[in-house]
Amino acid sequence: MTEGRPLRADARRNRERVLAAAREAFAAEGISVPLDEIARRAGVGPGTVYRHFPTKEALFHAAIVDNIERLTDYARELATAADPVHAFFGFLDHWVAEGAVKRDLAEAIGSDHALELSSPVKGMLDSIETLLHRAQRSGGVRPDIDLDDLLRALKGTFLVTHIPTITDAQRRRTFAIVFDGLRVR
Amino acid sequence: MTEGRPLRADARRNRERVLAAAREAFAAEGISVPLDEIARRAGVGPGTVYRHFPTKEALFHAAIVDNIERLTDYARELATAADPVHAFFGFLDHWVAEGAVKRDLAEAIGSDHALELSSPVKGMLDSIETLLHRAQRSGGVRPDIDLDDLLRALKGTFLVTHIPTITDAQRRRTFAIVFDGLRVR
Amino acid sequence: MTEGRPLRADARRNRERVLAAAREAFAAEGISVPLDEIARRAGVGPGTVYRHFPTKEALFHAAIVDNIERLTDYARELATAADPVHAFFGFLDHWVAEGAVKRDLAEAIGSDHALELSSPVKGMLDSIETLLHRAQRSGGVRPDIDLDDLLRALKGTFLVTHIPTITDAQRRRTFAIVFDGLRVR
Amino acid sequence: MTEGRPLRADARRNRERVLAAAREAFAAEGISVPLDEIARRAGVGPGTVYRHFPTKEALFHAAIVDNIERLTDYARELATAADPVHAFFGFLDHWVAEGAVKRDLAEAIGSDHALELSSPVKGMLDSIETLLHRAQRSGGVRPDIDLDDLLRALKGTFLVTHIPTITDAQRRRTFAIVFDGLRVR
DNA sequence: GATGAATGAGCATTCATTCAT
DNA sequence: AATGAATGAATGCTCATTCAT
Repeated sequence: MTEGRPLRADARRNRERVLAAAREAFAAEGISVPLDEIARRAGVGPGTVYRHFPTKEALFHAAIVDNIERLTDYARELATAADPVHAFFGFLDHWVAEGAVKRDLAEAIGSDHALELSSPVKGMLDSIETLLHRAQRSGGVRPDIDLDDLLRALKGTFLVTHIPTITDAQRRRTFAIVFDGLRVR
Repeated sequence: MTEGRPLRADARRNRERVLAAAREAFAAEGISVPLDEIARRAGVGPGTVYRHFPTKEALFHAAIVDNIERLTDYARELATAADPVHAFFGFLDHWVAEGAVKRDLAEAIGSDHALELSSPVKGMLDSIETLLHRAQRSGGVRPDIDLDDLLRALKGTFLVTHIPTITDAQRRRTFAIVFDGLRVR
Repeated sequence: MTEGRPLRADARRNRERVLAAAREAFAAEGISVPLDEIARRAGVGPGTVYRHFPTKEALFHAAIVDNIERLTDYARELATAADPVHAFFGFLDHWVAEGAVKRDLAEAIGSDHALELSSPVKGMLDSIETLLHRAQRSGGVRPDIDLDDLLRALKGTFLVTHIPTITDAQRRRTFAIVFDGLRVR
Repeated sequence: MTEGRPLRADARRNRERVLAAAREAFAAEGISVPLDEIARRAGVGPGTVYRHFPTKEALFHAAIVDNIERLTDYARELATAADPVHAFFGFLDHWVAEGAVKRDLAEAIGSDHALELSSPVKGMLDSIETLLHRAQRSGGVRPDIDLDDLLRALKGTFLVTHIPTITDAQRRRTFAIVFDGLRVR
């Protein structure tokens, strides 16, 4: 008992184990992983998963929210950078390099799910939009696209670059096509 | 038995009907369409589908290959066009506009399946590669990418642009990013 | 009523086995019997049940529709009887005696389910209403109640008289209270 | 165990809170209310419920018995009333109007459970039986029924009149059928 | 060859009950 | 004594695949 946390020690441990299993499973296979499989990997019963997360979608959300928040923080740091174009592409590079290029995040952004409207995702999208608009106003990014278009293009590239056999060079080249396509000509 | 018609013709007609139904269903809803639904649309029993295709995946591939052959024909026509860059982007426009922008093809290309190594696919890839190389040699398309990179980028864009709520303008803008990203700067 | 095209022999046999198992189970325990249990008793897989009946509620409906139709036939016969009061109570006696005093039928009538609106049930309710109205107009049945009130009172009595330990005399006395309560004083 | 020893003050308080929550919940929704929900409403953990009541059914019975005792008190008051028929129907009116017309009591009386044999229930049945017998002897209530018949008829009416959509007028009319059926003709 | 009936593992989710804290 | 976390068997329903007709 080192802390006076509201969650009991064993509960927190299980919650973390479930989240870890969910993160790994969702990152590798997307939201289609059976919840029972996640429970099994976490070494708990399915009921325990539901004790911590009311629906499978809520678990999915929780599994990626950390990643999203870290990305949002980074986007906010860059929002006041001197060079908006450099900041915009810096964020994209970060996103790709950071390891966030997972099936889970790809499936989360731009989907029709309620997830998109959740506060953390909304926060991330807002900060990305800021970066996009600044870069567009400075003339470095094509002005004919909006946030949705950007997310769609990125999501597609995330999806296709998340296969086990891909090399770093291939991933880099695939993103290069999209990134260059975002610049003004 | 009582007719003079050879059974072979019956079988082939059924095979074609199954393929047609599969093409339509997969194009509209992706690989998740129940096989029973395809059988129903084809006017045959599910057992008949299995007579011609050992698994659902095999049917999916067969449905794709058919599409691929038509694309290959078009690519071959363009392979000798006067303007290689115009031919290359003309093929892509065709692919996108013609109706090949379907969930099925998007789900098939660039996957890990044996599909890619099949003879028809090899044929299509060869002819697309020809178009790509000619366009690259003529200086209109970026030289740092290979066929795989091109397919990956297209596949991602196909995937994200095949949702029911998307508008034509959104689809056009999303592909514009990728197409412009393919050009030399 | 054409049921559609004739089922294959094995299919019809299984359909009957499922229906028989469903009738028995629903009659004894009401609609809460697990569908898998009915499948097990019928010696088939749950998928087979769903092949014949799209939902559990549809199976429930099918299981009691025979009973309902026989009751409706009887009610229609009595609709033109010389003595409306005798006809009305004759129908109720028949209902009770016939063996229709089962949990299933009790749960079916007067519930909020879509079942009530189904054609066979609607037919039965219509013919019962006819008997009720005629008996009321002839002065033998209390005029202050409508079909719903009648069904409610009957349903309650059905429910409480469907326990294994009840004797015929007890069942008769319980219904006597309700039946006498239906008469004008 | 030490049956006679009083519970600790906090234990008894918890027991009462659980009972109060159970009474309210069972009355509103019947025995299907999740035990966790009752614990939550009582402000205790589910484990605490199990400390006081070995099973959910035992809790249900305990909640009922409490109600029953209050009814018994009222029945005893009426046992010496001047007009036995008025007393009998006065008790029934009380039962119906007082709020005892709840799912819980309806589900409990006349069931096969050990509940009926418990001392408090025996007490209530005795006092109701007294009211019934006195009313029968005075000639106002039909002599051909016994206590069980009365309880069964009431239980059925309770069950069918405890649905959310029912109106007061409908409930009144349904009970009127049974009450009038109890009178001598 | 064709049919379509049957299979049964699998899915997300609930909840009475147990037990470690 | 109390807590509340964990359990896991169930539930209604789907669908790729097999197999009797």
